[in-house]
Amino acid sequence: MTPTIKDIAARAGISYATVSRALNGKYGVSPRTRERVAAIAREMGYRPNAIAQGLVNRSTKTVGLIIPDISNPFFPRLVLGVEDTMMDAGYSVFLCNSNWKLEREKNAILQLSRKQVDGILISSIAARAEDIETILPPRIPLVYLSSYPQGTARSCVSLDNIQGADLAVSHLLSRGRRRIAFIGSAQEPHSLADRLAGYRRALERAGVPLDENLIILGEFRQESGYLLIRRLLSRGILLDGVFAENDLIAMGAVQGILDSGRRVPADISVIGFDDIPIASHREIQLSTIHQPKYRIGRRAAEIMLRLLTMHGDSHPAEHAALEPELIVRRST
Amino acid sequence: MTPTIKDIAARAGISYATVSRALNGKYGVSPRTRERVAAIAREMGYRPNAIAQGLVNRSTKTVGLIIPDISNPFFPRLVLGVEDTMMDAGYSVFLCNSNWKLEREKNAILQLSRKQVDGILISSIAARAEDIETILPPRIPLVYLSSYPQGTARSCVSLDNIQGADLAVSHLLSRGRRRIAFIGSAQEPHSLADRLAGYRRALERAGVPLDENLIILGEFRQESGYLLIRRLLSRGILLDGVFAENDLIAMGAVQGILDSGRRVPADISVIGFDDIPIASHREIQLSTIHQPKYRIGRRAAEIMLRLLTMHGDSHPAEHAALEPELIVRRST
DNA sequence: TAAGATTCAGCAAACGTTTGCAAAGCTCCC
DNA sequence: GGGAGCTTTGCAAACGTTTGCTGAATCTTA
Repeated sequence: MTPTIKDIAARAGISYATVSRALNGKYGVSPRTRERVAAIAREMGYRPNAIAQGLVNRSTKTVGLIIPDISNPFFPRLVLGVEDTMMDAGYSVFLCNSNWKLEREKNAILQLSRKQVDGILISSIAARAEDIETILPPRIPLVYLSSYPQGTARSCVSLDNIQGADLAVSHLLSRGRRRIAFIGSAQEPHSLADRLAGYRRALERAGVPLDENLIILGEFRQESGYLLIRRLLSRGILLDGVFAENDLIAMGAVQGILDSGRRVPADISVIGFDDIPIASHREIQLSTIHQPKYRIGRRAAEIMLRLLTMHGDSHPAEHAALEPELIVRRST
Repeated sequence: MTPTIKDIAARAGISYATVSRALNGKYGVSPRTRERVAAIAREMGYRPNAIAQGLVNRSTKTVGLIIPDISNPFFPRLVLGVEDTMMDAGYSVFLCNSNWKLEREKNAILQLSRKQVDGILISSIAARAEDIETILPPRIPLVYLSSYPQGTARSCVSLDNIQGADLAVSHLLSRGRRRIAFIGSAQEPHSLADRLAGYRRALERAGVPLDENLIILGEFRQESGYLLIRRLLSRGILLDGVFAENDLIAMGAVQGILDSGRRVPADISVIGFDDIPIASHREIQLSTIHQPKYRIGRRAAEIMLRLLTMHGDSHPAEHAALEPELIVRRST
């Protein structure tokens, strides 16, 4: 078996309480024993049992991170930002994929709370805060990142989605586009609402009438963008611009437009959202709204660490809205 | 605080041992008390403390997954395959990024073993098995996936890299190419060795002489592929084909070739390895060797589960080598 | 040198479970 | 009515730590 604190104590001929204090640099151990204990521990290859420590300390140095789908190109860098930051602070992170399902989000929270994580970071698709916050154990910190339910009082880190959408649509308008379609997904109710709001705001400010026929919803996948745009075009609906809720949809839309015999951007300009790695590829060159994914992850982790260290006393929720950035490429 | 088994016992007026047995469906509890306990537990919102359970059961229902970099497009689906499978079996997974550094791999193993994970899955860049297996706690299962050190006696799941490389190079040869460069990375010593071996084998079988000048190494990044191929071409070295150790390098190489005024595939054919999502994109269309990433992850997790259930008695290492598949696209 | 102060070490309880063993309660039969 | 045999329950130890309290030993000071 792996050696425990008691084995060390036996070998050193002292009580295991003293070993614990020596190893943890606690007050009340002579330098001599301290060194002796350290030497023996090293020699025996002692590794503290974090489970036992977690039980008595009521803290596991562990957090949960729940995202919809790690194989979606938006999330990896987000996850990396969280993992790097938490790891530097001595925490481990449980990764959970919810596959865009509320049920699985809830289930993940349940599992994580059983595992006594110290905190939970979640990119939630829930529409209402109660959906997920009611099943959360009492005093455990929660930080939303990138996507969060309406009306939560918890900390959030995300992009200013309204502003981002406004930026995107304004850009299309500045290119002389007037019939601008919005292609989105109902999978993330809150980001949909915000980006739609930004879309409306930009049109309104420019005095361009809103045509509800130009707003269509599917899923956050490339195929969805392709199918939706083709359906729109085949109905003979006029349009000269597309604002897609994310880059995958945008890329699908570009394909659909090309396949229908129209040109991008000459006939129809397309702009996406997220700036996933492929968007910048030389052969793709999709205009988009950049999201600093790594920074969002890091920032969320930093807030979590703050909540964790001031354990318990008053949680002043922090709502960080990072600035969106317009990236103009070939597709507009 | 969250209710414990003792709170339930107090409320039900019985000993907490009985509560434990009732909740776990253990033999020796009357149906009446069993139901009463279940009802009270539900009402109080009881959640078993997995830390306490872990301490006494000496099993945490937790595994660690160590990979080089989640933001590298090769890994997300691998991770998803592992996570899905482990989660279905009731396990949680700690994700650790090693950033291609052996030091960080070792450190991750240390952290994970302190956290008492039941097993570790790792995509290791270590060259020698001792590098990582010596710091592993005694009886804990280890499964390598996708990449593993030379000469390990542990279970591995990976592609047959020699065969894959052979397939790729043979394909170039079948296209009439004779001066085929190999562009790789020293970051994963074992996969480099195997793919280089496949490269040599294919050339030899075809009777094409090997030119060491055509073998160059950098990193697993697109920029690396770009720079290396440009350097090669600027030296005036003749070539009509490129086999890149992965798709990122291949994509960089394609750009480099185009920028040097040559055509792909007319002047130089390029084939990659991995079949990352972007490779199949209509504007990229990179020929490559397909790796079933999700399946590799799932398979590795399945092997882990098997090792976990037959806890301890004889570990018959299982070496699963999945079949590579040639995907021909525009770049050849 | 004696009393007080200080340093160092050990005992034992606690964290929330599981589980072997023993005791209590019940049923059933002669 | 008195065991025998079974079912149901409780007691207490154990998992590997941390830590408050207490006691012993050493040091300081007058």
